[in-house]
Amino acid sequence: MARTTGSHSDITGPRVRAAALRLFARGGYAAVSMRAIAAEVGVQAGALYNYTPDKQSLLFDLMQAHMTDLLAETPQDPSRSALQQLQDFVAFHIRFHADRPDEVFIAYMELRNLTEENFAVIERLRRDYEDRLETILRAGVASGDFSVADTKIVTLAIIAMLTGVNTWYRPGGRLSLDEVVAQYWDMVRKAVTA
Amino acid sequence: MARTTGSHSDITGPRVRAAALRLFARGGYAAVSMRAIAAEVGVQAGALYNYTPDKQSLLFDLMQAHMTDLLAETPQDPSRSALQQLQDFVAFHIRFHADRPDEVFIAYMELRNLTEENFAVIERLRRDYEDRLETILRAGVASGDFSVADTKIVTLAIIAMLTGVNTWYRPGGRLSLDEVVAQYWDMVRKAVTA
DNA sequence: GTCTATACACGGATAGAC
DNA sequence: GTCTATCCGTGTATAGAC
Repeated sequence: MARTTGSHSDITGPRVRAAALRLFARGGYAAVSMRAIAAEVGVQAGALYNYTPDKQSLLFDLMQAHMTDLLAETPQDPSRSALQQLQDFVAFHIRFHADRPDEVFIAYMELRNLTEENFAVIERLRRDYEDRLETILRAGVASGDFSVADTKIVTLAIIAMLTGVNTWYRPGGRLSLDEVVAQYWDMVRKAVTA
Repeated sequence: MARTTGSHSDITGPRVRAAALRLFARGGYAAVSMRAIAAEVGVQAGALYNYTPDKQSLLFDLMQAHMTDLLAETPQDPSRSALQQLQDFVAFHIRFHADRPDEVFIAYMELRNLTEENFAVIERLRRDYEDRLETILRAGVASGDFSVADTKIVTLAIIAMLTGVNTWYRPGGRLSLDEVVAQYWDMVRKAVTA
């Protein structure tokens, strides 16, 4: 009501980020120009700088938001058995990533295009996520449910395997997400139990 | 002897490719300029065009050579049991990829920077490699050695898991390559057997 | 085969009008 | 808040001298 005519910051801002997300995922950060992002939004290039100080911040904000969401939604319930927690983690990881293919693609492919400081922030969040899984594996080893020689390696192996789903899974494809989750859980369960 | 003075095509050519490999892996294809490649080699930018028609061919040649080597060296011995063949594949994949971190990084990260035609060639080679593994899994299922619901999914899961080694393995690190191979083989074996 | 010089397009970012 | 116009650096690729 008190809004100035022509003020669209609350609409245009999210649209800028959505356009950057789409284009970065499709063409890569370095290959996408600010002019291309502006065109996708339907404004001129100069207008973008009302919403981001520079192109780098656009990339960093997308990646940071993605990692923060990931950590916020990761299931954590120490009252459940290690096996149940691991199953929860596998199902969550696959579903969360399948829902956000663009964010996931950027989070893995554009790390090297972050400045040193921004990279350190994202890397820390990534390690925090890995630690969630390793904590589960350690609990399972302690309880005797899991037979795992090196929890760090198994952590990285499981995450790599699960994230790989994003390279081929498409909604409406041969397998439903439920079937995908079931098959990966079968592999993970067999790999970590005695 | 009959060589013209100043002719270094047999020396400079490989050096151009080596420089491109290094720089593409470090900074990304789109972010690396022909001037930067020339500087790494120690020539001027224009001289590069004696060795490659354009930047795109430089990328494509690197990726195609990598995939061709991969397929040429993949162990194939149908006389061995499915379990033995799978073990051979796991050990080969880890060692081959650990030896060529730059090539592997480019092969995975720069697919989208290939032209449509070049992408199709590389993609075909990648599928040929996947088929090698799936053939082993199918043989194991047929012989009753493996318990696998969907050989295609397991193929992709195993390759993703094994290739993930390259994101953290460094020579001289906490684990030797022998130990890495042993641990991954343990996981793969358990995941595919009953 | 390599050099210098250059054509020509496009990049990120900013200034100032509206 | 958005626009037009622009600064200035850098990009790929080529031309022609040596």
